[in-house]
Amino acid sequence: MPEEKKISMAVIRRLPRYFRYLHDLLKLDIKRISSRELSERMCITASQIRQDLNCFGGFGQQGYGYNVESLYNEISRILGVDKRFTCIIVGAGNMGTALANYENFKKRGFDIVAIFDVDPAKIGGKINGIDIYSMDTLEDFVKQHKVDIAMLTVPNRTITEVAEKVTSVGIKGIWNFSPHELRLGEDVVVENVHLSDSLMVLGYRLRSKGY
Amino acid sequence: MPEEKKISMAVIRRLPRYFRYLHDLLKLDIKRISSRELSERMCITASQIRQDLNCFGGFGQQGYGYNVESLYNEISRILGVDKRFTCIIVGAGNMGTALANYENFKKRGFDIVAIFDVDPAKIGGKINGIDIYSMDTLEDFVKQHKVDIAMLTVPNRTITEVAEKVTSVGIKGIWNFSPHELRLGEDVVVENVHLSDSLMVLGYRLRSKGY
DNA sequence: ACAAGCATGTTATAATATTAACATATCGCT
DNA sequence: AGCGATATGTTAATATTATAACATGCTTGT
Repeated sequence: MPEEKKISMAVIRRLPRYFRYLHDLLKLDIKRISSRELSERMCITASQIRQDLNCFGGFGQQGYGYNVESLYNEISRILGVDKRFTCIIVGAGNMGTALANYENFKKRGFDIVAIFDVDPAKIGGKINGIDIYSMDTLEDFVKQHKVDIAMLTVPNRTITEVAEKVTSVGIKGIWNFSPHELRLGEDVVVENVHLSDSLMVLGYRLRSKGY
Repeated sequence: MPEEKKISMAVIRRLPRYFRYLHDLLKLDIKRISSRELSERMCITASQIRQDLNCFGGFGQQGYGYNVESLYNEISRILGVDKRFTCIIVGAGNMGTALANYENFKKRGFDIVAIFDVDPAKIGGKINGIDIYSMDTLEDFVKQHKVDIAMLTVPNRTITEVAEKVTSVGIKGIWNFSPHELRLGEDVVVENVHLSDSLMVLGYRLRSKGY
């Protein structure tokens, strides 16, 4: 279900941030909030908040502001936090283990149902209660369980092969932890987490400040 | 040493990508490359490549293109890959452990010299040969070793406190793995890795494609 | 019930970022 | 050596993103 208009990526990437702040406001039992108040908390302009929210519809009320709870619900709906995604982890190394141990993903609708690896020493084991299977069984597994997202935490040299494998069996969402960009079909959605890039940018910014 | 002009963040965030592709080209023993060839490999426009590189100086030669090795060296210098940063990890949980086990950071100039935690069960132990110390000793440690970067992988509820702690002892670079934005002094450089945001965006994009 | 103030939704403007265009210099070949 | 092809660096144009301005309508207190 494509949202109303064409929403720019810049706006989409801010949505989780709105979600988080509204979540916090709810917890603080704050009932209403104006774009200006929110802008001070979030360190972005009130204009931008109003623009962003208006991409999806008029959630506010003039002279009043936004009702925190209903705005939270709207953002949740837009982000699809109510919907559930079935996920697998490919690569039971350090990062795969860390992801498998994160409890928060489930809260946000992401269920990790299996882990795959090639290491015989790991296959048959569990991480945080989730079974580790052989890569050879991936195709069969995906045929039996509808899998929405593959979280790829495999060694860099195998990422291309693994990405092609998981997409060939019909998985449409990839969370890519390798530094490489993936060239896959138009129908596949890839979200990258380039840790080393991020760290290098941090290094650059530090150096450019003279530290 | 601030680089020549004011370089936009958009450009800076692409630098590690150039670095990676050039590294690969070097390995493939490719001697020269034109912006058009590189643009095809990287899936960005040739114009953008020329614009980006020109922020830092004319590294190419008309009618020839760029010499891969010297361009690689230039990007390395700009990114400061030759410089070394001393890093600590705060939070010896899953993510902290994963980071401590990553060998690639050292190759890029980031030396992880200590891990800090509050859990007595972890203090005194090691991860990948790196000692885990009590948080209480952090201040003394930083006084004795110049620490450039703190990698914060602590539980969400303690992130603000920990961030204030590490900046109060003079650390200027923060690699923040918590979902919260940090409000710190102007002199502190914060680079965020918002994993859950990234995953939520992936979910949104999947849903908006109808999956 | 009414008026003053407030805050939205929206339109207009400004600032960034990306792409295209092009003039100039180098390469490579004959 | 000279000429066509090539590919840069740079300037111009376009597209995108962010900020500011403002008119409308709701709220709230008397």
